[in-house]
Amino acid sequence: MSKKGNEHAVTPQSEDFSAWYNELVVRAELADRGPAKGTMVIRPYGYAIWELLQKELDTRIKATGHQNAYFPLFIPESYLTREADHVEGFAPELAVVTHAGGKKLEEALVVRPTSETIIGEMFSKWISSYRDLPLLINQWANVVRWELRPRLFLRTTEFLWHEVHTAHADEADAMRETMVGLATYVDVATNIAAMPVVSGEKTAGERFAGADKTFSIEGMMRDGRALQAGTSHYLGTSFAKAFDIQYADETGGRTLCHTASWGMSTRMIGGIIMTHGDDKGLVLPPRLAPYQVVIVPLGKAELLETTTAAAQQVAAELRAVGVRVHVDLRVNLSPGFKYNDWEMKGVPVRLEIGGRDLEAGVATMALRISEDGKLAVPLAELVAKIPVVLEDFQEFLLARATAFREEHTTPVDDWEAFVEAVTTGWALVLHCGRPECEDDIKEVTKATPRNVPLGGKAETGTCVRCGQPSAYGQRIIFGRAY
RNA sequence: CGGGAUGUAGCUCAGCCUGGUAGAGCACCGCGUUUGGGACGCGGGGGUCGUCGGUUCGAAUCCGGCCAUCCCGACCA
Repeated sequence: MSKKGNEHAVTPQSEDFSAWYNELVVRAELADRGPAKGTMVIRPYGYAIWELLQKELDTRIKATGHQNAYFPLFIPESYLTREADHVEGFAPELAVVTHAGGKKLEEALVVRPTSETIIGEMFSKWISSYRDLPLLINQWANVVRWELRPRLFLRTTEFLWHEVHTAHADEADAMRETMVGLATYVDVATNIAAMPVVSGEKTAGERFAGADKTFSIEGMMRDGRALQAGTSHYLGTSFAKAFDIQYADETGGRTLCHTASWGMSTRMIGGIIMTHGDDKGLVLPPRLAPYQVVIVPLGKAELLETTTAAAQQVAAELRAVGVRVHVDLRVNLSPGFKYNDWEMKGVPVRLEIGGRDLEAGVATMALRISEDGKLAVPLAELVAKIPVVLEDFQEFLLARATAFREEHTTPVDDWEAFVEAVTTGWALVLHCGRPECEDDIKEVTKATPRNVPLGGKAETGTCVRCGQPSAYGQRIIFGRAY
């Protein structure tokens, strides 16, 4: 019996999406705010999600030939300034160490906001011949960007990520690598996070600082806003020039490398929250759920001992087939409290085992989201059934999120419809590609170009805003973004 | 950096207007009763009231400075 307006519930999404998000992150015990502005403590439950995501990414990164390494947190300030666009883009958000060991440093050290520069410096030492290429490196690290407006997971001062940095003999190979990164993100977002994404190229105004081309995956959150969930960059030869990354080709000539980089961060967790969560709390895709199944034994005294033993038995059987299971043994809490608690934490499947269940030889199964209510499942069938239920739930979440995105994506050709479309989702439009027109649109509607979707249907015409000829030969996505 | 708000117990907040030396709910600890959708009783522990200064016999309360955090924008993964 839930008390209305009770302090247990989270603010409804429809009332205040931002409040819903902030409360959920804390209530589901994913993270806490750190004492310094913009810092985040990732709690065990949230970190477990990150570890699962990490494992999926790391496996794919290694499978495509990359090796893990680790580079320093501190970068000499002068490195950042070697690539003009790069320093211009990152200067405003750098944390700089000027004093250490009790005295002023000869040269200030920047806490890495990303590692192109220091890795570029090392690449120049490691690469001398075409035989050294391609060089494919990944690092798991923390980075610091002094953001003006932090939000847990979405934009914290310090965040965790992986960053792949590669050097290649020519543009074609570096571009191929850039696309490997993008494809990896599409795969992980879609098949692991159940987050449908649109992959495409960023417009010039939205490019990574120092990149020739930037590609992104964009997911739609349940408030209709876009989340850039991963980026992959073709960096051309600009970092190779800045850090002297050259190789001797087959004829002995000295040639600049073409480099690429791609990264995905703990922001993904924010994306998962906002893609699947509802007013009861978090909803986790099974592949990223620390606990895919939680079993709540019911009853008291001897009965509780019996149901607990049965729960442990079921748990052991499920673990044997690779299911992540947790048995809720807390004795001081009522069943109702536990149900709400696990729903807040987004556990996909809950099994209740009480006296009535055992008499009937079943467990009562409740999915985190279901129209069918609770189902009685014979104990003997659980081992066969649960993995299927989890797979179905994973697919259900992806299908549901995909349908949501499609319902909130509108091709529009006139300005009025555009303004309307970006208040609830994305607009697919023809655009002139001029940065000043992008700025104008942003000022009026807060919407920005998300990306130029790969594989978009060829289409010509005039810009939805200014009427000049469209620049991309196809429609591009505009939306409000995180 | 603009706009708004807030700092009092672990959390959410009341008390401040009208100065008299700190409260509630939840959480926590103990005991007992409970346990199929957010249990209850009794007892208990816990706060230099963000900070510095001023006014006053006396400041959580009045006045001023400072600091910090949160929310909305600009910047951004």
